[in-house]
Amino acid sequence: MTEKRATIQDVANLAKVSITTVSRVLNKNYPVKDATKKKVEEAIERLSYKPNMLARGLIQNKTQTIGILTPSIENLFFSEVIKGIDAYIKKERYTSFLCNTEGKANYESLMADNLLERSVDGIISIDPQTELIRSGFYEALAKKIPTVLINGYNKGVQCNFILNDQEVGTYEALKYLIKLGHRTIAFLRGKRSHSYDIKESVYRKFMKDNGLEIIEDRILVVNSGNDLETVQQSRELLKKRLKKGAGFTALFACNDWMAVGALNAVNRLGLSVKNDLSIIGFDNTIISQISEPQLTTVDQNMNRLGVLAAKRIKEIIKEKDTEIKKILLDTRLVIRKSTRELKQGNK
Amino acid sequence: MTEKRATIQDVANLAKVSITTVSRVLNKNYPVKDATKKKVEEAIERLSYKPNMLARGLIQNKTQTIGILTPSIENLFFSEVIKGIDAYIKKERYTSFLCNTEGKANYESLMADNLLERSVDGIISIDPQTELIRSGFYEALAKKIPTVLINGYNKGVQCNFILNDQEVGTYEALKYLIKLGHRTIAFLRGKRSHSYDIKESVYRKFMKDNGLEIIEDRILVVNSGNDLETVQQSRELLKKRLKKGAGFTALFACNDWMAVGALNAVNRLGLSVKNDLSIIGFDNTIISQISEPQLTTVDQNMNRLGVLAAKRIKEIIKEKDTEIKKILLDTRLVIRKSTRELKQGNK
DNA sequence: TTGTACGCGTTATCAC
DNA sequence: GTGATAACGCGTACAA
Repeated sequence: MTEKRATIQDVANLAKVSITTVSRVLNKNYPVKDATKKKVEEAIERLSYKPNMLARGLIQNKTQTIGILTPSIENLFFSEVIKGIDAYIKKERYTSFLCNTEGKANYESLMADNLLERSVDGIISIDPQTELIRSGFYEALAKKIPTVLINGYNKGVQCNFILNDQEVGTYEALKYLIKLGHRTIAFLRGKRSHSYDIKESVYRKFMKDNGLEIIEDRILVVNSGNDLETVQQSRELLKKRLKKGAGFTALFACNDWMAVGALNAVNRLGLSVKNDLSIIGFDNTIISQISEPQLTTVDQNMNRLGVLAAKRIKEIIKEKDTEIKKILLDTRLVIRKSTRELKQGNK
Repeated sequence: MTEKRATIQDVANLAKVSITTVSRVLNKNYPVKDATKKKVEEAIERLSYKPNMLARGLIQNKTQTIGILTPSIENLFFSEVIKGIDAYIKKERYTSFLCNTEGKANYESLMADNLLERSVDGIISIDPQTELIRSGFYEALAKKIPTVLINGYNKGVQCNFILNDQEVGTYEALKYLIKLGHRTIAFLRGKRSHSYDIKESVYRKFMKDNGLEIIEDRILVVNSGNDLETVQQSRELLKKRLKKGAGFTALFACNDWMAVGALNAVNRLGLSVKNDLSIIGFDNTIISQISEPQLTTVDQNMNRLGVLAAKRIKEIIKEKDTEIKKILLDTRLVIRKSTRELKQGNK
């Protein structure tokens, strides 16, 4: 049922000119007499002609398309990054292939191949899987196509990165807890992610540097990372701990989901942030602002992360051979209501 | 720096066969002798050859690509729909162009054109703008390319739709509030969306049918629709109302964001769901499960909405000329903790 | 079973 | 200013 699409030839015929002329009118790259130009434009209008980007891409070897690999689409952290990418490339008249890797390495590499087949001009990978980086997959990919990685394992890796300074972010958050008088600080993380590992190592170092005892029992681990299950698991875990007397007065959670889960545990047990447990999250996603009380958290400026990645890939595409850069972004502690000064008498 | 990509010709040369043979090995659509097949596969491997989908798409006039138009990417409602679409088309070896229209009609039509230029095989539009449907834009689009619309204005519109039965969903929710003994029910909506209009008309009819007075002052309106601002506005609006004595014991909110905002107002004023205000949301997004107390809400099965849309567009692509269908999906009332039986004595 | 040659819809190159 | 024609990389009718 779908009508056949007009081609440049149809336009040329109708306007009684050559396809070359039509092409020139379209691309405005060579002078065309005003009269003929008008004829062509009328023909384009009448046929509602749209250029075929496949044909154009084939000969120009560029498609005005960026591929994005993301571990999740429902995670508010990632969608904010994607929005940042989107905003920038839209301005530059690019369109994006968004691929949800579900955080699985095999999907991630498969989809990168798929993007290559589709001749995207560049690939941005958000939180790429550590094993793919370690195995050299991304270094190889970057040889074939402009590639920018956002966060993820990057020690000694020869790739373009846009990174959050999670070390500093974690450090500042912990320092704030100390400043509030807390000495017994628990740490809540998910099982598997480079970012959790970073944060845990900062936590350990921080405790040691401040002469605080590291008690393994206060390093809490939940299964998943960024979804409802995380919230539930965190809630149940904290409920169990709080019931039997937590043994700590503050909690650093590796992301807002975990922090919200902990907060829910406090609420459900009839306890309070004020008297019982200060909680600090990470990411400053929207859920940190809709929880009650609102979460103190570490802002990662995800939107800017996306914008910079897009900007960087544009540079690489344009200048072809540029050196490898790692761009580090500051984080910012956002103080809200889930952290309170430790009262004397609390242990 | 990026190395040149191998073509089918390179493979043919290396394997000392014609490109036709290579093509046959790739597509497995004609018999090839095992020996030559092996030679070809080795060559493919050695050159790490990847077919160029642009060239393939050009000649076959299909790209294994679906375009998705969505009003937002950070909205958990839409991302769940997209996940559903994604899951289905992934199985069918399609890839998707995801376009964020930001809920603006001009972006929406521009991006639809963009997708056409890129020769996608079909377009799925989530919550399309009413004005574009009314103006005939989508009916025209559907003539050019397989198109499926998810939700949105559809009265007498000749397009393929996958729809939630929001009328029934709203009706069931209101009925439940009545069953709990509530007689004074307020209605909270956003300014502009077809779905709010539907719900409001059901609300009015329901009140009338049940002999309850419709008091215009109990129809509350916030500006935006699906973000943090919505939560904040809803919270402030409800705080104002609750302070001066609401005049209603239950609230139907058009989506979970608004409901959470209302819930926060109740919490901040030191009131409770139990004694002061029952709240019912809509959508059953993840935030309805992380709020405290958890929200009673109407589940729309967004994932299934996406899957069905993808399934339908696959059908249309395959069978070319099929009749127009509107598929209506049931909703389901999810009873949680934000709705309570009205106590005697409350007005 | 395999190969030759044409066509898909563009842009680039060269000639006029 | 304008037009003919090659080229992009692939699939396929036709020939062998």
